[in-house]
This record gives sequence, structure tokens and C-alpha cells, in this order.
Amino acid sequence: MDIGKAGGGGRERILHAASKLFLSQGYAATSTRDIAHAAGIRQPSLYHHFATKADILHAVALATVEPSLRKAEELASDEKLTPHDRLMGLVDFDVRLLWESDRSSSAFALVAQGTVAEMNGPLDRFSELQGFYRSFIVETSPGWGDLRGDDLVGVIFSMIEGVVFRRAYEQVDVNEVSRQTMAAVARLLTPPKQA
Amino acid sequence: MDIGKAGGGGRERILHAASKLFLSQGYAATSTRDIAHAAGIRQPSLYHHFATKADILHAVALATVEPSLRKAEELASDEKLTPHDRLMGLVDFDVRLLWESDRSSSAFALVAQGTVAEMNGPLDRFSELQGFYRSFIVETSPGWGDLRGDDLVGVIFSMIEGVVFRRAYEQVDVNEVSRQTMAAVARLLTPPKQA
DNA sequence: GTCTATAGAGTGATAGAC
DNA sequence: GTCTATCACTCTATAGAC
Repeated sequence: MDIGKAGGGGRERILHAASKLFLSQGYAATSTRDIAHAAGIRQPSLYHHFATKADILHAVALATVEPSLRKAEELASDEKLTPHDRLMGLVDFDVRLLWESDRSSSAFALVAQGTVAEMNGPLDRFSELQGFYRSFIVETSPGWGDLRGDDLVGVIFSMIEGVVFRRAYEQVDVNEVSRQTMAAVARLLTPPKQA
Repeated sequence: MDIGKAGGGGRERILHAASKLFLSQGYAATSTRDIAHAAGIRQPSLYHHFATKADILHAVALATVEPSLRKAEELASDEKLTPHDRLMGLVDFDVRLLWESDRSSSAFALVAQGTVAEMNGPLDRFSELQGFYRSFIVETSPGWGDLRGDDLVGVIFSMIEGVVFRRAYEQVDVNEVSRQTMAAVARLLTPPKQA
């Protein structure tokens, strides 16, 4: 299920349309009529595919985190790669995904918009993704000085998710943002040559 | 005008209530009845103080960015401080502000929820704050390697704003987050002792 | 400056035909 | 699987009394 691509069956069209609208306007500000119109159907027809509006959000959030998770699994199982390569591959993939709102969005930003209790499924997948970040990071470097282990995971995660704010107002190319972010991650992990 | 503190006149009470609600639920999901109830008045009474709901968001966004801006001005004019001290002081202040949603929130997160055209006032103030970050950063260090000048400004800003995501699901103390963020900023700016 | 009452539009969701 | 019609509710905002 890849909601990044248009086309596909009726359900896929709805998820694709809803994904774009939820990110650009927010969940609450997006009406079911908006979604239906963008999907090329009438509003009540949505309810043949989903029981409630919240269910659409749930499905979008799940589908949004899946590509990153699949990429992480692919990187983790590629034995030709070093941990550093795996981390950089995932950072690059996620930054581009976060940047291209047309295709996807911050899974967490979506999850955060729904009632937390109903969003446990997507939240679990999100935690899995964090787990990959954590293992790629600690396998790359144990850290040094006053930033080690979970400290590094926290600030790196913060930096990656924070690109959604940059996208909203900066005039920067996604290639530049990806390059900068990878360079910053590498710098945070690399000890000085003479400590 | 400090909407972080409760009390004050009717207008201040409304801004305080709206600030908390907009951050925790989003602008669209917050009804004027919610705001009025939290402020201890009836819904139509809001319209004695603000012409529209969007005006409340506008005022909240402005009031939210002001404390950081005042802090930045204070740090900039304190001649006993080095650029590095100024930067760390602002990072610490902003991370704590972002973390304590009860008191404030990401000015930008608020701005992003309104129609962009109507939010030019707050957005300008937000740009001013970015300007302080930029000058504190470049005065601290010109950068080194593949991260210099605006590259550093971008990733550092991303990391600071990104703490709102960490707050939402991590069980971390704000003092830890502030310490980690300051350490990461310092590490990004400090050249290796032997390049 | 706050209230009650209410207008006017939009909302999510259901019923039932095709 | 999509449609038309519609219900019951909530929303922002206004009018006018006190």
C-alpha cells in the first residue's frame, strides 16, 4: 500500500487525497467533503471504504510510516553496508519524505493530530522506526564527550523531524537539506581526531 | 503582554486559555466555546475583545514569539557575554519555552496553522528571532568542513524546533533536553582540535 | 463587559435507490 | 461502489438586553 502514488483503486485514491490534505491543513480543518472532492467522489461514498473520518486518519498514518520502515528494514538487512551507511541512507530517505509533503509527511505529525488512544497502531510502527535509528546510531558510534547513546538518538531525531518546520518557510532545495542533515548527523557522531 | 501567566484582565485570560488549547489540540480543532469556557466566560463574550477567531490566533502567535525575542535582545545587548554564551542562552531559553506547552509553544507551529497571508505580523517577528540565531551562530563560529554559515543555521534551527516532537512522546526531563541540545549545538560549531 | 437568544453555514454520518 | 437526500449536531458570528 503506497499512498504516495495516485491512481489505484478507490481506497487508495482516498488515502492519497487525505494524506495531502491532512498534512497541508491539519486533520480537524479537513472536511470529509474536501477529501471526497479531491478523490473525485461524493462525500457519503467515503463511508463505503471507511467507517469514520478518524479511521481515514488512522489508515493514512499507518501508510505514511510504512515506507520509512521498509527502507530501514532493507538497509538493516543489506550486509554490504556499514552502520554508518545504513544511518545515512535512512536519514536521506526520511528527510526527503518529510520534505515532499505531496508524497507523505511526518508520521508523527499525523499521529499527534488524532486521539492518542486510537492511534496506538501507527504509534507502535513509529516506535519501530525509532528503534532502527537507535541501533544504526549506536552501531555507528558509542558517542563521545557529553553526548552518548540515547542523548545522540534524541537530538538527531529532533533534527530530522524538525525539517518539517524548515520546509514551511525556507527557500531551500531538498538536496541541500538532506546534505546538511547528513553532514550534521555525521559530525555529531564523529569524535575529534585528537580529544 | 505575557500570556504565560494566568490572571490579568479579560483579554489576557482569553489569550492564556487559547494558547494552551491551540497548541494541545490545534487551531481548527479548538472551538470558540472551548476558549470561552477555559477563560471562564461565555462564547459570544469573546467578540468584545476580538473580532474573529483568527484574530485570537494572530494575537496568540504574536505574544508567543515575544518572550524569545526579548530574551534574544537582552542577550545581544549584554556586553559581558561572548557570542557562544549568547547562543547557548537563547537555545536554553527556547528549548524550555517549547517544552513547557503550558506556558508557550512554537511560535511557528502556531503561525503555520493560520492562513499564511493573515499571519505576516507574527511571521515577521519569527524572522527577527531567526536573525538573532543567525548572528549568534556566525559570530560564534564561521563553521568548518561542509557545514558553514547558513548550513549551520538551518540544521540548528531544525534541531531546536524539533524538540516539540520529542516532548510529545519521550519521557525525558526538560533539563536533559536542554543540556543535550546545547551540547549538540556546541559540537556542530566546534572544529576538531586537529583537522 | 458580559449575558441570552439565535441566525446561517458547515459538519460527520445514515438510509436507501441504482 | 457510488449516488441523492437528509438528519442531527456543531460551528462562528451577530443582535440586543442589562
